[in-house]
Amino acid sequence: MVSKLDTKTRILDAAESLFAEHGFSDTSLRLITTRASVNLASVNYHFGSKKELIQAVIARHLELFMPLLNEKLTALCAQAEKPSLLDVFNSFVDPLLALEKQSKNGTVIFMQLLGRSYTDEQGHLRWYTTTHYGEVLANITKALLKANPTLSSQELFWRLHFTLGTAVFTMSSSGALMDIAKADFNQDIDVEGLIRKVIPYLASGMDTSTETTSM
Amino acid sequence: MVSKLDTKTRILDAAESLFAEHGFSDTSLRLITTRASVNLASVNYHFGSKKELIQAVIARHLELFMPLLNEKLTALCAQAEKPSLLDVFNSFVDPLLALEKQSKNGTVIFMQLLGRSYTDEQGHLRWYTTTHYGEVLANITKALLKANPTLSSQELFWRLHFTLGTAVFTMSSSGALMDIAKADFNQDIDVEGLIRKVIPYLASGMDTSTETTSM
DNA sequence: GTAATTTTAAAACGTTCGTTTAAAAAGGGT
DNA sequence: ACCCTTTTTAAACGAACGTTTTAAAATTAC
Repeated sequence: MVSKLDTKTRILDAAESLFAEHGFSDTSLRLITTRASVNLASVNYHFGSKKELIQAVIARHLELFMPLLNEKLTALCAQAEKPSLLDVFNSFVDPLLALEKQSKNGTVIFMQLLGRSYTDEQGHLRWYTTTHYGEVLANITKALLKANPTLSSQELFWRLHFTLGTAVFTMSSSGALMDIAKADFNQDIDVEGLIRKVIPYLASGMDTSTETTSM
Repeated sequence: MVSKLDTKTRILDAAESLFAEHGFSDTSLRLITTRASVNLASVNYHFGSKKELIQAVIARHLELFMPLLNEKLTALCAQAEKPSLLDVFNSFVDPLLALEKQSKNGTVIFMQLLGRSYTDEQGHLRWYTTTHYGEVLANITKALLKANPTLSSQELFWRLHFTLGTAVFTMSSSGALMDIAKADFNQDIDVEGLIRKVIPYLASGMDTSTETTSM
């Protein structure tokens, strides 16, 4: 059933890094199978099509990330005392870093895939995520509302997507950002450092005073 | 010198909307020239190559946007009283809406192109922007520093990119976001409304208290 | 009006893409 | 050893891509 080192896994490993680096369309199956040292046809054999391969790559990350995040969030929601917004966003750190363990640059790749999925096609990934991990998404809003009960569901909706945008863009271009930071003011920072740097920004944005936001 | 309705302009108009909708790689020259009702070969004749067409599309938006923004920023920097961060970010509204006048969904297209350019290739667009509009970029930081003199140049750097991420992602997926808002809680919002909604978030993020941000 | 230049047009170029086919190889069960 | 299933392999498929070529049409200059 399982060979020495799964062809399927080798394809997934090669595909995810190439997808993150060049995007879905600009990554050919020939490039993937060459890096994975497998036959070209094996992608269609094991996954059916390129589109299904893309889904599988994303799903593998979600399957690791979402349960870990859910664990943190439910713990936060269960505790008696009211968490801060920083507490809520800090819940994302460990699950994100777990992706780093699964594969080199896993965190960045995950966020890049998330961003590309959100932009490339119509609401395809959104549908997948909400149907498979609706409970986790609900716990995100639940934890945020516990931290800031004054938020209306509408404001929460918008700020959640603003948050997503910041996180996706920051992590997607993390390589470039870290290079520039190094060149411009000799600042060394790694992925975890970048995550911890963006979190206070996210918490502050989520806590925007509503008096100036009409509608 | 100039015909009834420039072939070049027709190509640019068709290309920019298709690029924003499907991305650079997923938009073929045949699709562009068909929509523009021009001959396939005219792209190579007028622009040389697809890559140069992409540059031309982006350049056309920057040429309209940047001078307008610069005007607002210099006015803000020239005035005696200290502006708020909201004032600074509000300076972007009119220049962005001017893009909307130039072409249908111009604002969204501009931001989508900005995001794609930032993600797709190596720092290619960043180099183009900094060399052609370095003065404007300098005025952005100048205005922000005037509004919040406590910001270190390093913190400003990071938060500026967080801001860019929020703006790019929000406007890039504005179509989807507006659809969801309509479906989930029957909220009608247009591009200008979305811009005005994100600005307080950006100002709040830029104003994050530094005490919790290490490094 | 004619010649020179610019622009448009149709067709074909060679390449690369995702996918399919058909046969060989490997693995497992009895 | 044998058969049956799973997996791998090499080769080819048709389609779509960016680009180039060549000639016709339109525009400009004199």
